[in-house]
Amino acid sequence: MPVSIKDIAQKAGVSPSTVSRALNDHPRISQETKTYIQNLARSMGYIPSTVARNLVTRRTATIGVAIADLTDPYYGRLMLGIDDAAAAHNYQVLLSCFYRDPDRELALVHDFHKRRVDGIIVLGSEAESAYSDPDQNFFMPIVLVNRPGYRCSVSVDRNVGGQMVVDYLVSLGHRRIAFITGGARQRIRSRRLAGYRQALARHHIPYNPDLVVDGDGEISGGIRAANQLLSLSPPPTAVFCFNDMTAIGVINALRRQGFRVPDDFSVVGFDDLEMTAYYSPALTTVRQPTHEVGERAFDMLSRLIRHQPVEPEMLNPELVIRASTTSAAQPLTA
Amino acid sequence: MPVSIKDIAQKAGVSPSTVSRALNDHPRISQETKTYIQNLARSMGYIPSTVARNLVTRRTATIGVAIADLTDPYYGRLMLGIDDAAAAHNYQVLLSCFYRDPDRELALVHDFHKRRVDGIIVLGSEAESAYSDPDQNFFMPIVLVNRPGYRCSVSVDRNVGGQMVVDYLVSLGHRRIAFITGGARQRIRSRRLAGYRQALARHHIPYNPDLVVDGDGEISGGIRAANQLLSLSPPPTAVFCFNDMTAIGVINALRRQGFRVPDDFSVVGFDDLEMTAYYSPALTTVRQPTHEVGERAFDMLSRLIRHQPVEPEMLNPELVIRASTTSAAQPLTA
DNA sequence: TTGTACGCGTTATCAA
DNA sequence: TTGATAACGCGTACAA
Repeated sequence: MPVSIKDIAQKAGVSPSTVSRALNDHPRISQETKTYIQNLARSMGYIPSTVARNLVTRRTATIGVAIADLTDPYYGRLMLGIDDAAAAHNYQVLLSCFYRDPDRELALVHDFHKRRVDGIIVLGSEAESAYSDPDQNFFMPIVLVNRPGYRCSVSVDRNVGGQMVVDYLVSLGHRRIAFITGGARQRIRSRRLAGYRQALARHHIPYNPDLVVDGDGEISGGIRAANQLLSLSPPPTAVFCFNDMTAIGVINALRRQGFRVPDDFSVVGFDDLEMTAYYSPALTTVRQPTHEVGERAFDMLSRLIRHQPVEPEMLNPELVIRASTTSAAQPLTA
Repeated sequence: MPVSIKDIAQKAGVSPSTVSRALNDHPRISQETKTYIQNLARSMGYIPSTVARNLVTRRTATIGVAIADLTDPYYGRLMLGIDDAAAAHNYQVLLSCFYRDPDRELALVHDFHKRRVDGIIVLGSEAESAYSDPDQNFFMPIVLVNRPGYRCSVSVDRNVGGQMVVDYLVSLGHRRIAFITGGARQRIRSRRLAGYRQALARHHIPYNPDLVVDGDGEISGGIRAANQLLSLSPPPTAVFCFNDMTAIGVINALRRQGFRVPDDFSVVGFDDLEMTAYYSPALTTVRQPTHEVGERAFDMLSRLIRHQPVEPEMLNPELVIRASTTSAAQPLTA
């Protein structure tokens, strides 16, 4: 049973409110009693109860962050940005993971509501549409990351990222460029895929649905997808992957079949995970300003909490050319 | 302003306690009013306040997890185990990261206290000794992961892991085996290092301090350490790394100097990150029962919360032999 | 089966 | 500068 403000008051022979004032550096209190109470509190091992405090102040100085996947380092880096910004504003962060499951995501957001956090950030939402649904009774600010359709969102322009990749591969002479998605569910809303298609159109390369196959954002999905692409005749000469993990799966599958990267196939990832720069071959990929996205997401949420107006934000990615891509081989029929 | 139990009571023409009972499936209440109230609550968009509830029940059904580094996938996998077990017991998890900083770690644990969580798990503690210090006023159960010196801990036996690695390398004919630590701070308490030394002694190989250099648990540290080892004459023939990230840095540094792995140097990691199985060469490493460690940590905490006795637990790691290790080259003087 | 009254630990308002 | 008193939203013993 922790010691409370009353215990201290009793021992000090003052009223609980005096103790409260002393502990909160209240202006109207004598320096003498203030330091006395503070020392007494420390010696008694007093630890204030945020739960009681939150009840009466009606705010928690806490934001909830719902994260799609904890094992993906990409989200870890996003968290860093959020956490830095939050710490700078004296906010605490409540982190939970919903394992890419939309039901668990909404359950989590609901739990944040019950906890009365001051606001919520969702990373990698699988239930985007729910946040615009008035029936859901979301009565607190919510910012989504990388869901540009939502009005309070901070995103990286993956459409542009997709275009950059295709432009680059085309400039290397590739025309049969495959795309591996992050899963059947993502496929519909995929900005990367949209960018891929737009760039193809710009280069007058017809869109071939056979070249678009589903992965799952993980290594295993990349392996499956690569094998599927290899069964095509003719197979692609370049593969644009949903993310770096997928790309690693792809490269492994290709190698296992005796192919070389980039000699036989060019492979491009997305995210620029630290590790993939040290992969062999070092991965050509798309870097996102991950830390900045996190910071901006917090800043937007902070404005929302203070009832200030916000607008959706969109940051630009950057192509990082390394060793997993090279010029397309001359066609045999040439 | 969220709707409260009183609002519902007023609208329903009953007392607040009746509403409370209806919402909590209390036994003594008529089925009729119960469903009536429940529907009314839903239609009014009622979201119970856990903060108020926690205040009166004096428990939060929440555990705090302090994690050393969010970008390290190893900790992500530990979290999975904890989260699974916690969910199965209807506990919520509060996650926060202390960035390997002991001060931030203790600040975080202190904050958990203020939040009145029911218990705490620390992953990768940097302030182990504080938890045995009576002055710190830790009045709630705390479980440490991988800190076998603490009485409430769940650990993988890294000493045995270190011995397994050395035994294996010696069996391949290596005798100049380097060890790269996870940082100067870790070095003192490193179980891996202790195991490394014990195994060397068993094989009558004298301990050479020059062969033990500091990394930082990240890729960059591995690169620095490898360069340091290359400056030795003669250099080692095998390198045992604190973790897989370090090993990747080492392999890259060696390659950059024109060496081949495993032909010129054998390299062993630790952790068995998913990605390193797909690295080139596939990494020989030590697998830990990560998910089980997480589950057991929660179970131990759960017993602690219920005032049941606990004992420190120690799980065994497993050597995973892949392609980054091979027989030692014959000495030139042979 | 339901209502009344109180308490959880804290802050805020008003008097003194 | 300090002390009563009320309130935050909810659970519960007791009474009705």
